[in-house]
Amino acid sequence: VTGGDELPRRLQRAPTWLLSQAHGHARGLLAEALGVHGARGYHYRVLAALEEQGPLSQADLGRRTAIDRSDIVAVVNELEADRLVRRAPDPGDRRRNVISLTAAGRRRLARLDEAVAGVQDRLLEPLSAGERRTLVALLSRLVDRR
Amino acid sequence: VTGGDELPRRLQRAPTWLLSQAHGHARGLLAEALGVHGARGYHYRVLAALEEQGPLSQADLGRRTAIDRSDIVAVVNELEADRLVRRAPDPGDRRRNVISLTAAGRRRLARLDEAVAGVQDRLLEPLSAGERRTLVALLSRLVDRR
DNA sequence: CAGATCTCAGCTATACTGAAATGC
DNA sequence: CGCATTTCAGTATAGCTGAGATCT
Repeated sequence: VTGGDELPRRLQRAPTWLLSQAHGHARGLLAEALGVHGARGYHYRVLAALEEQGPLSQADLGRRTAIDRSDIVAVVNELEADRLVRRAPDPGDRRRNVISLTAAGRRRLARLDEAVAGVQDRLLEPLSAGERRTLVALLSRLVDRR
Repeated sequence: VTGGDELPRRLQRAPTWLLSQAHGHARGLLAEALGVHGARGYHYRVLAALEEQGPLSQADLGRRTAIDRSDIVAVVNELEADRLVRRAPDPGDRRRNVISLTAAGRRRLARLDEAVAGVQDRLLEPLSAGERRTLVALLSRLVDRR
């Protein structure tokens, strides 16, 4: 037996494998599309949460974006270095920082939104509109554990 | 605004996000189930490929399992240390190692197969049998890019 | 010679843990 | 006091790159 590159049969249709492959593809598209603007997934999630919710503490940001408290620190450092967010002490609770979007952050987010929308289209390109809705509905059920 | 932990609306139904969440859940279940037997996903993939294809070179193993050539080295080291595979020089091509399953490797694989099957069931538990087939079919189309 | 193989060192993104310092 | 917040240092998995030595 010299080679070939077929996967073990056990894996071919295993849901865990399919999810891992589909996610890998999606992650690649996303990294490429966000990378054009110097961003990663964490940056997009934080900017989006700030636009939708207004200024938030780092702990709240973490809860809203499902990013760990310790990773939020690094992401906010990077966004602040690029002047996309501001970090200010909370006068009402001196343990907290209040993170808020700058005008530049809002503009960056608008461009990232377009990039992310393009990724969804390219990812779902093999499916019809109805199939896309079905997939989203089934995945939502899995994620919500109902 | 004090807190809450809802995701930004943009993300809630985005296919890339749902795939990432579903994959994260699947990966957690898999790591837990394989961890009971001291294994990770890479170990399972390599053992399964060897059982289905027979002895393979490390390069062929990598192609069959979609694992990088450099990661195969470490995985085979670990499996060999546990006496689950054997690594022997290929007499017909001295660049290659021939990796083959041991009896212990076969027994370990049987237990990992059970663990992995249990994970699929728990993962898909919120869906009916028909919905599971639909999900697998749609994900297969995404992965095969048709 | 070009090309394949194995190995090593190192890197990225995502996600998580533990602990310390500070403040409520 | 217990608890929350920020920060830092470290871990783990999956996946990848580049380079060197060896061999076809």
